[in-house]
Amino acid sequence: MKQKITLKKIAKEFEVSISTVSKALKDSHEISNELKEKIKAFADYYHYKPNSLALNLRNQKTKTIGIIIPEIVHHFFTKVISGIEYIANEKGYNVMICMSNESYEKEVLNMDMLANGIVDGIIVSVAKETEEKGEYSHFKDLIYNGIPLVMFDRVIDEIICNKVITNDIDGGYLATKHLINIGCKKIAILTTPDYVTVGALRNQGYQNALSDHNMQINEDLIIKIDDKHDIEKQIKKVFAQKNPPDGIFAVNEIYAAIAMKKAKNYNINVPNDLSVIGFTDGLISQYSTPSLSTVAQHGYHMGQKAIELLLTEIDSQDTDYQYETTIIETDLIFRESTSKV
Amino acid sequence: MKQKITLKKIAKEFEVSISTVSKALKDSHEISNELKEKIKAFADYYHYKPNSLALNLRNQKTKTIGIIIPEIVHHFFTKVISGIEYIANEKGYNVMICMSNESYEKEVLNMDMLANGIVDGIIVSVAKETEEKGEYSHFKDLIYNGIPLVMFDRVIDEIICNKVITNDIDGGYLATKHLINIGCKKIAILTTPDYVTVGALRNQGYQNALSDHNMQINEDLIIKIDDKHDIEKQIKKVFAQKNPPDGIFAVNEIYAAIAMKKAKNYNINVPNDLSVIGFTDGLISQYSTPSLSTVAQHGYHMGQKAIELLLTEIDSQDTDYQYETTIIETDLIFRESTSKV
DNA sequence: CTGTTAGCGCATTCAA
DNA sequence: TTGAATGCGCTAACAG
Repeated sequence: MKQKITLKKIAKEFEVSISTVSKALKDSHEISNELKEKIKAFADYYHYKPNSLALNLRNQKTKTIGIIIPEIVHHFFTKVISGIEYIANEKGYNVMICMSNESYEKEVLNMDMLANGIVDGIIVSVAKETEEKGEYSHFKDLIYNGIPLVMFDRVIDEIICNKVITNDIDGGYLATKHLINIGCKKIAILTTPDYVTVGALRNQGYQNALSDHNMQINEDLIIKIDDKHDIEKQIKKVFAQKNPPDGIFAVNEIYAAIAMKKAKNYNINVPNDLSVIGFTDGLISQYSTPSLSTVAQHGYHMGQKAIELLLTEIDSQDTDYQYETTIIETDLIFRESTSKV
Repeated sequence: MKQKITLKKIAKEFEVSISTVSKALKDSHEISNELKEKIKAFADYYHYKPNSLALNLRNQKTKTIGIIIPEIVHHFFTKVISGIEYIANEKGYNVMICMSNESYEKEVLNMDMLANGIVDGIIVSVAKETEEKGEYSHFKDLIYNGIPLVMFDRVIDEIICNKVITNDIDGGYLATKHLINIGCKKIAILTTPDYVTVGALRNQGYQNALSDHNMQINEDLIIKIDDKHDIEKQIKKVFAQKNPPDGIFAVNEIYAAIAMKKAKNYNINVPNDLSVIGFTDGLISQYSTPSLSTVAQHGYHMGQKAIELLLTEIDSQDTDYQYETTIIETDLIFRESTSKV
């Protein structure tokens, strides 16, 4: 194993001082051309690269940003990451990704780790468990320590920082309205427990749409699914009712896909007997049969916006910096699952 | 913004030297209990944490490992990452993820960046473009510089390092044999261009299975799909033949899902008229209708194995270290797309 | 044109 | 029991 080449070694090679080498490699006018050429050629030959650790320590910044997401096996989050990564790389930043696995404890651990000088800023989407606990002091500490923070998708109102969110209420409204428009009379929602903010908001959009169209809000049609238990069983209950719904709005594509499967078991034809619309335009929505109508969230764009906000804050001389909340609008994507024939 | 607390500041507070504080916090027996208690209490109160950058520089290691993958919006890779992350965290390592986006240039850039002292080791799955170019000097440089490297899934034979691969030939064989077993007489394969090693290997398994069962290998049934052009169009051609196949083996789940969609357009019923089997047990396979039979790759397990190999190499005193290639066997998952009724 | 010094934050060896 | 000195690799202010 070859040892890494350092300024020191180059200096010894030419019997000059370390700073001379440093300057030569930076093409400083202070150094004679002749020496510069020799040093540069030598450094080139050995692929000299300044050690990042040393630079980081000296500059007190690392040119890397941290991302904490609940779960990586999730199309939406990977889209956001792609968006973040694209802009970050463009601006010379690298990206460090950590997973909280929806666990409060792991979220805190990851934050501590990242906050410890490793990154210049952090982008996070809050773990479900954290939302459930309502325990946010780790975010406050982070901000108190002056580390720029951007929250996306699952954000916390009482934490003051830049945020990028989906217009979940509107998305839920659009989806529900679409079902109403195509003639659904009894529309169920498959949503999350209320502590998952995005689920609660989409649910609110759903209820608003119903009210605006003079339709009853029926608690029996609001299924709050708890991931910790058997999801399929909970969804199956929708069809077990005497008068099953003719429209289903699922707050994510997995619930939507499962609903379609269960419908088939009950010999309910999608879309003719039942229209289904999901949320998030992932692979399942595109490739399922029938393909799923859905609410597009534009994750890639969210990621881009999040990193832009973060980099702006990092670059700002933190005097009177103004935080903002960017709302990314949703779009309906019409596919087979809501196209009666 | 509160400044980060450092040894220096604690030292000033108690008017002792930095090294005293350092020792006190490490509970060194050299320091009096009384002073230790006071210093520890103070440090605790201010949430003192040794600065990672400084530690990294001093220890010449960072306790983080780098991952370079072609694409993150891909179920298999996210599974591998999860596996890596789980073990890494368990052993006190963090994970830095970079994407090559299948680009040779970006792969090289990422490697240079990571190799620069930032990580203790690297896990990579090679970009398609790199495989196409056959340009591997960046890997050789890395190894030459003594940075541990593990390749997974898309590996390069001539690079000598630890590797973790799927038994792609066997997977292709199993899938094809399954189609043969259920009575398919004319089996097509949707694969990649040959430079994508995994595609070529699965194709080989396919051909081996055909040969072993005395079935003709028909070049017209071997569709090598070029991602750069319209995938659907290329897949459609399979059904446009006068005598379309009654079995399709797709080397990934996207191709399989598209094939099923196209079949429907041609009024070909899956699975009754056509059986389809994919590769990789992702969300599409599970949630599509009909659900897709597939070859499970055990990405999570691959990730775990890869990081274990890497950490072992990192910890080894690099004398006579032996590299190995771990082969992860595949399993067939039987679902609706190959269950004639 | 080249070198010396100091400092980023920490751990460690050696001296007091 | 405590502290001073050294070094990890690099840059920049300041000397020569």
